[in-house]
Amino acid sequence: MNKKNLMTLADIAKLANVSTSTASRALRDNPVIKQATRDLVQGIAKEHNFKVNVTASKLRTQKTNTIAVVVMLERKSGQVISDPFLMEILGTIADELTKFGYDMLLTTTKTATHDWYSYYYESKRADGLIIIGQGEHDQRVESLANTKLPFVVWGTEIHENSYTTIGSDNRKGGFLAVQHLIKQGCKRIAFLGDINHNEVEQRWLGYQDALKEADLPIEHGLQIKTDFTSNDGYSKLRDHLLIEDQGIDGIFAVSDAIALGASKYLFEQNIDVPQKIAIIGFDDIAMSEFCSPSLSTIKQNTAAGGRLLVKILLNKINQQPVKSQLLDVEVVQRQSSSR
Amino acid sequence: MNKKNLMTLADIAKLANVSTSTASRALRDNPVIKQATRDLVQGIAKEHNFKVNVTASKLRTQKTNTIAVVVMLERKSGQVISDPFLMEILGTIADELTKFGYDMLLTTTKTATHDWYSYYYESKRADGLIIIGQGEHDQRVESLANTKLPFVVWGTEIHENSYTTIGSDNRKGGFLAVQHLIKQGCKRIAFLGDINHNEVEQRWLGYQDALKEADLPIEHGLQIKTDFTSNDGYSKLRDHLLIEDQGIDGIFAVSDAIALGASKYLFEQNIDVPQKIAIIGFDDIAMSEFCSPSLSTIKQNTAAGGRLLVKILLNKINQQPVKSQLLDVEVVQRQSSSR
DNA sequence: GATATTAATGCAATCGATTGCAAGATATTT
DNA sequence: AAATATCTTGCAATCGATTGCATTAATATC
Repeated sequence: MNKKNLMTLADIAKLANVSTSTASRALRDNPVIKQATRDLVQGIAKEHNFKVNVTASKLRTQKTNTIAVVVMLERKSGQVISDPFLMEILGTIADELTKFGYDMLLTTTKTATHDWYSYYYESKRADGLIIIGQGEHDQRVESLANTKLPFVVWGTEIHENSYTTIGSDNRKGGFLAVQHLIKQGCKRIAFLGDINHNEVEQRWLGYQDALKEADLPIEHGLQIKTDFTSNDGYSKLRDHLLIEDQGIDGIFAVSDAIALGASKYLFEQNIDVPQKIAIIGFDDIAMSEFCSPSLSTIKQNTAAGGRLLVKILLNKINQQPVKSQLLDVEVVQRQSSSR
Repeated sequence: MNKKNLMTLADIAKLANVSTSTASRALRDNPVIKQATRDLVQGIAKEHNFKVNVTASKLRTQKTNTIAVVVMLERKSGQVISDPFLMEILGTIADELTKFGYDMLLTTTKTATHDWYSYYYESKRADGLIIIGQGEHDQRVESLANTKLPFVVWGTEIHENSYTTIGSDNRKGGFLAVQHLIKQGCKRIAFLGDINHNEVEQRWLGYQDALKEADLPIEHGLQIKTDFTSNDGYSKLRDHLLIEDQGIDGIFAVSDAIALGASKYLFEQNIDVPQKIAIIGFDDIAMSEFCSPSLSTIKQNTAAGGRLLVKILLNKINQQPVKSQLLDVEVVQRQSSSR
């Protein structure tokens, strides 16, 4: 027993009258050790509630069995942070890592160091990295590509071969959303979102795909740069609907939060949703079902995303070949777009 | 250099022509080492981008500089997880820990082990534990009180001296909410929430405080057991408003999610909010401002909570005396309760 | 200039578990 | 029964940094 009263492997070995090597092997069920001995050692360990000191183990084995997850949210404070999708994907990742015997280290980019390679890998804090929300093009992520750090990114594939990305099929999502609005009879559909954001850019491409398919003109004036907040959804719609154009009959907002902000404005203006203007969002947050009118949206498969991120990363760590993947999305139709 | 090409302290020492002990001390700016030597060693370290192997360091110093955060969310799947408050408090905790040089280990209770003392403390994974959302009385938390593991809990103080708790002043929150409704002229106020949940119980007490203060009768029939979901807010209101009573003129829902569900039902029934029934929620989630009518609520100071959790825990780890604390809350008045 | 202080540095043990290799114990073969 | 093959176990080195104590170098004191 050491100072702190915690059992050590040597204590267990002594109690079992074996060497520490035997004890170590016995505890991990190494078949080279006689079954009886294994039982004995394991029994004593359990009896004394012995737990291996993972720090010592990490040092010796040179594996941390830990994955760091970086959540990128330094953007104009408090926006992304309230995104319920984030919590859900984090939860899934945490559970999935646990399942594989890994611990999860969490950081946001707000205060943390920016040299992830040094901090996590060189310092031996983690075996790999998951980056959530690559947002706009980011130098820190780019530069990781040249290091030995195994990592995967949630987001959109940018440069073909530079790193591995897992994300929703945003282009298809945009396509489905707009196709749906068109089916409901919409002809002039506004796009609310900031296409500097990689994922939004894909949704914007999907928007165009759908218009083209329906032989509708693409008017760039209908693409309104909007932050990921209800607030901005509200005010951008106010400014643009009044000044530029009264002929809009549909809105595709790149997040439910934006859509709800927009809805509020329409409600205040007594503009009928969905009859005069139909709306569809993106994400399917919990609230969408419970506002009035309830909000149609594009649903991402967050749980599958979390699981895939972990799987791909662990494969990578084990030197197996991996490639970027897109997750399917689907339309959830509710009142806001049902004419 | 070891196999993996990573510099080790010994390499740096050799390059600087000093012993590893001197190198070690020099790197940490130990004043016992001559300034010139310190500069030399630090320079060489920087030049070669050397990073101390934290695993080795942890083993030798017996400090992990890591805090584990357990998010309790095994409740009927997917409810608490979407609570935006969770993500916000996690973000704050992460940043705050970073600021103090600690890493943060995150787990949910879904798949993880339940013997936190063994897993985190005995195994030397973390120096302390933060538990978020104690929810209903929980045996796992109780039993930690008898261990040497330093920990703090976000929630409600239950047993005076058994462990340290940080949380919003839920009783005051309930009081303020109901007092506010009364000021708006409400006389029969329904309570939507499950008082088996510790924090909700406090809100329920606050509810009673306010009624008493106004000399209004406390009708236990108006306390409707409701889960933390919009869904349940919707259906419980439906079932109870119809069958039991038509005289309700106010609703205090213990979360905004519940309140939004309730609102939806009232909207569908063409019941005027706030004129016929005024509503107030709890949490101030982002959506509350953007539904129609916008939702009045009680706002928690999540950021302060996160900071306090970290501060108290670190104090505890450093053997300083600490005590449980309540955070102030405030009413945010919006349309749903403005007559 | 010899001795007493003080400042800098290095030696070697230590943290606790893991593992290659050797040795001892047991079983099998001839 | 001797020789060989097969099981089990233990020895001792190792992972990389930290630290108590001893030692050497530099400075001060008489």
